[in-house]
Order: sequence, then structure tokens, then C-alpha cells
Amino acid sequence: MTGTGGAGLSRRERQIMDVIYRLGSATAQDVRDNLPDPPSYSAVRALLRVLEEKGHAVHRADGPRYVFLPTVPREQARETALRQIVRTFFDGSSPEAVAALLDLSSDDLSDDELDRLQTLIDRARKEGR
Amino acid sequence: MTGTGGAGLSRRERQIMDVIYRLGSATAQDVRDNLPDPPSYSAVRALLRVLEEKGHAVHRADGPRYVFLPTVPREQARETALRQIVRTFFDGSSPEAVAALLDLSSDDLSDDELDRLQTLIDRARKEGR
DNA sequence: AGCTACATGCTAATAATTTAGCAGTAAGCT
DNA sequence: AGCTTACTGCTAAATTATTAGCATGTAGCT
Repeated sequence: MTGTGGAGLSRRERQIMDVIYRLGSATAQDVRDNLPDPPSYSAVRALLRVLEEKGHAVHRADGPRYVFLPTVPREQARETALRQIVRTFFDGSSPEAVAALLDLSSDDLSDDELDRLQTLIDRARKEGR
Repeated sequence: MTGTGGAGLSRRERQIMDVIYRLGSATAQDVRDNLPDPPSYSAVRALLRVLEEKGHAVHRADGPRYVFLPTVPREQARETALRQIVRTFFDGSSPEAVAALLDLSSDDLSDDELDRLQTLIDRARKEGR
């Protein structure tokens, strides 16, 4: 296997996939508008073609333009991303990660959200025994 | 600005930084041992030199060899990483991310860990009012 | 002291990524 | 209909990233 290998995406490829995941779906123009240090429109399209060839994205025609979608569903991709972070930065301990995440945003947690987390913890407790 | 720009690291560079963060610190050999599709020892060292030039890592002499450390502390780096994921995959909602994280590992959460999370939630609740 | 093993620094070649430009086509408007 | 605008596909060039090799230095051992 050549190119970027099975291991990962190149810098731009990753940036583009991030945009697509963030927006859910995106046209070449959408992508360009959301890219740091955006290159030419042509460049973006070339990268999108590469991503399609590599199987990371697909497109659907929407009128005159293409809308790009990720092949790996968002939920699955984010799970992978979370696992990666937990492994790299939290010694594989997800509770540590949860703690950090709570810390990160304890300011803007609404009561509803706290209730929701409470429910999740209660559920985990039941399942655990 | 040239090179990888302010935006991010190349594929290998990121892989290497991940290893360093995971191990806390690492020699060139450590890095190589933990790299997917490991290239030659020389290649690893060249990359480490680049990472130093770009300011992402520093080294300290440990006897005859160099031990590499990240310049950005782990805690700060993981915060950045978490924010990035939350933004890309969870519409900026960290509670969603927490929920996914709990889901991801509800099986292997110990009672102690659950207690700890409970405490965190209680604390957030107090702070919020 | 001499040998071995394992480091490093540096350099140059190769491979991959990233980019922009040109030509063509369809939609929408006046 | 003719014009403008916004797309696409493709290709070729420039820039970056990635790699291996060679020369050299130092610690540790016999």
C-alpha cells in the first residue's frame, strides 16, 4: 500500500475530513471556507478527489455541484477519535478523560445536562453489578 | 510562513508526538518501537530533529542518549485535543462528548471511578448555582 | 589500549503532498 | 439566444515530508 498508508491521513486530508465531519456534509466551497490557510478552490477539489479515491469520502450530486459525505459514519469516527485520545493522553483511562472533559466545561453545563449525566452514571452503576 | 505552517503536523510528526505524549518522554528508539510501519532509525531521528526545530519537542541528554519531551505539557495538549474533538464531532457540546465517552466504556467502569464522576457532577452542580 | 555497541549530526535522494491553471459543461438570467 | 457564473475533470509543476546512508564520537567491556 502506498500513499498515506493505512496509518492515517495527510495534514490537509485530515483538515478536510474534519470540516466534513463538523458540517455533516460539505461542498468544495464549504470546505474551502472552513479550511485554515485556505488554498485555491482547485486545490481543495483535488484533495477531495484524492479522499474519494482513498475511500474516505463519497459525493452526491446536488444540482450542479457535489456534496461530499464521509464514508465512515460520524458516530463511528468520533468513537475512534475518542479512543485515540484516551490512549494517548489518559493512559487508556476513560474516567480520567471524562473528568478532564467535565473540568473543561463545568462552567457551561446546564442543569439539564447534569441530569442527563447523572442518569448515565446511574445506568452504568446498575449495569456494573 | 512555510513548512507545515501554523496549522498542524505532518502525518509522521503527529505519530511521533503521539508516542511521546503516550510515553511521557521517549528516546529515538522508544519512538521507533512505537511507530506504526516504523521507518529506519535514522528517519526517526531526522523527524525528531525537525520537531525540535519547529518547537514541538525538546531533548535532554540522559547519559549517551537523548530523551525527548514535548514542549507543550501533556495536560494542555490533551485539553486542546479534547476541544478539537468536541468541536468536530459533538457540535461543540461537551456533555454529548461525555455521554459518548461513558457509553464507550461503561463496561469497565469501577465503582470507585463512578464515585469519582459522581463527585465531579455534584461539584459542577454546586458551582453552577 | 583496543574493540564493540550504540549514540549523534549531517546530507542527499526519493516519495508524497499540495498547489494552481486550463478546458469544458450545465444552470440561470436578461 | 447569448452571456455570466459556478461548477467539474484533468494535468503538470512546486513544495514538503520522509527516508536511508555515511562519518563521527563516546561509553563500557575484556
